[in-house]
Amino acid sequence: MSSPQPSARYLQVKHYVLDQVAAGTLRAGERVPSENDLVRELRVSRMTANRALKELAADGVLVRVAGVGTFVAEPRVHAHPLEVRNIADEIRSRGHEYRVRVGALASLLASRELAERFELKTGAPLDYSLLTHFEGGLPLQVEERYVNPQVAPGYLRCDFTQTTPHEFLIKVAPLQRAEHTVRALLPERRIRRLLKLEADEACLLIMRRTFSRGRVASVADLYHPGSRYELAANIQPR
Amino acid sequence: MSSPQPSARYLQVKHYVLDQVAAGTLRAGERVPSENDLVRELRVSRMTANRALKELAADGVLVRVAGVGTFVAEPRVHAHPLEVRNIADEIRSRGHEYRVRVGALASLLASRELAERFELKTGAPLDYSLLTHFEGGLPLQVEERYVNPQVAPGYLRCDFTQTTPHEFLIKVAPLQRAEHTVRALLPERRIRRLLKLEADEACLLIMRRTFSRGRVASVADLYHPGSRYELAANIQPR
DNA sequence: GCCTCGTACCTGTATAGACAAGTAACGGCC
DNA sequence: GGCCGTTACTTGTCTATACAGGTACGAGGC
Repeated sequence: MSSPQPSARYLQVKHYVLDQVAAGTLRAGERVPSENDLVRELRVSRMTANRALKELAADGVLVRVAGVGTFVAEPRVHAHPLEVRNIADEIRSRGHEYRVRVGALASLLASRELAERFELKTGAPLDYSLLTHFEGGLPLQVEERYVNPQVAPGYLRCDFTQTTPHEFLIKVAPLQRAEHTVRALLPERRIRRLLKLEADEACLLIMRRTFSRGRVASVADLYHPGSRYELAANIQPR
Repeated sequence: MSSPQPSARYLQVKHYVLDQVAAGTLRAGERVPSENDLVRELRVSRMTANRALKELAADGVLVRVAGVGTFVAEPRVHAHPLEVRNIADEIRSRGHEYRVRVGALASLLASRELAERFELKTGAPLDYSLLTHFEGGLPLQVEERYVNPQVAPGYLRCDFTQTTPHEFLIKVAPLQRAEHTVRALLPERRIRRLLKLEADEACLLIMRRTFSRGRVASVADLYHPGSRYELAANIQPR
């Protein structure tokens, strides 16, 4: 973990295979030496060869089929993950001052559209919050959130100047799953004013649903000024 | 892999730990039973306990420190990956017809801005392509791409009706790294017309840089209609 | 009080050996 | 020809054992 053991022979095995893939000796779809081949060729135990191949398979470099063999994976540079981070962490990690303004707190009854997103019946009670997150004086995110009080009770009693809604939720309701969607749009006037946007400025919307105990715990719409916010990621395939 | 062996005792170990985390018996930061504890409690070999804990650590549920112990990770629901996929695959996987129109192919000299993105000198030669990708008749992506011919030669001779630029590049130049940025904006008129957008329709822009042999191989701006395109991801923490 | 050393414990890694289960190919039987 | 079982090979998993290197902590010396 922190300090790799001197030998690390499974790394030798990984490199042995990776080098052949990189050099083109082994091409996509072709069969990789079996664990027993590697035992003979590199004088390692089978468990070590197994670990090396298993890790390469987990990384997506190889594909293993029980009873058949191990193969070079088709190059899938297709799926590139982008990270959606906690806004307070993100601002602070840039060394800027973070501030939040509570715009509204309320409990309300689900409209048809909200009920659909929550997979509940229309009219079900929901908690509601509207927060604006500031980076050094400028609004960077408007967070409009709805919470199912049946799943995460006590939401409205939370002090949002101390705890972000997201932090509160993962404390109260064990998070099972999250669902994200990213869109670009011209925001309605209400959002535009909260984000201090020009009339012709686009807005990056991240819609997040979190699930707890099989039910939708919360639905959040995160609006960001298109001119000041972007999602970024660096990916190293392999 | 495809069919788990009947026993799968390392799964018992994983569940043994996960259940305690889910139940709150083990909280964030607390120490989980050591490998030797699990050997005694569950009557498995240490290698099996090791595998279980190692996998949970790889999933981000636990944190392991050599010589100290294994601990429940702080709930980091902060980093949520979103996937950027190959547009042709994406359209076909939805069962729709994919079509591409080549708008322009050219070689040109780098402007100051382009040179910056390529980390080259102004005036360096670049290959250029402008493609529009259609999903069943409607434009879904305008792909404006610049390629460094020094890194990936022969780009302009590629038949883009058969191969996407991305596919060509990973064939010609081994991909080392990719860098993505997502923005929302109101597009200039040229892009708006290619995407058949209304004047007040926002646009989701994915900027991608790919690196090969330590140099920028290609820079791509992928424009999508805000009304018809979104990025999505489902994440299961644990 | 402070430093040092020894000890106990923890994880990281490697090995050899074993059985289970899936797959493919070959050969024999009908 | 078509079907079926044997056989060889593959990965998946488990066990027992071993050594290395890191950390924490207490005992003892200064």
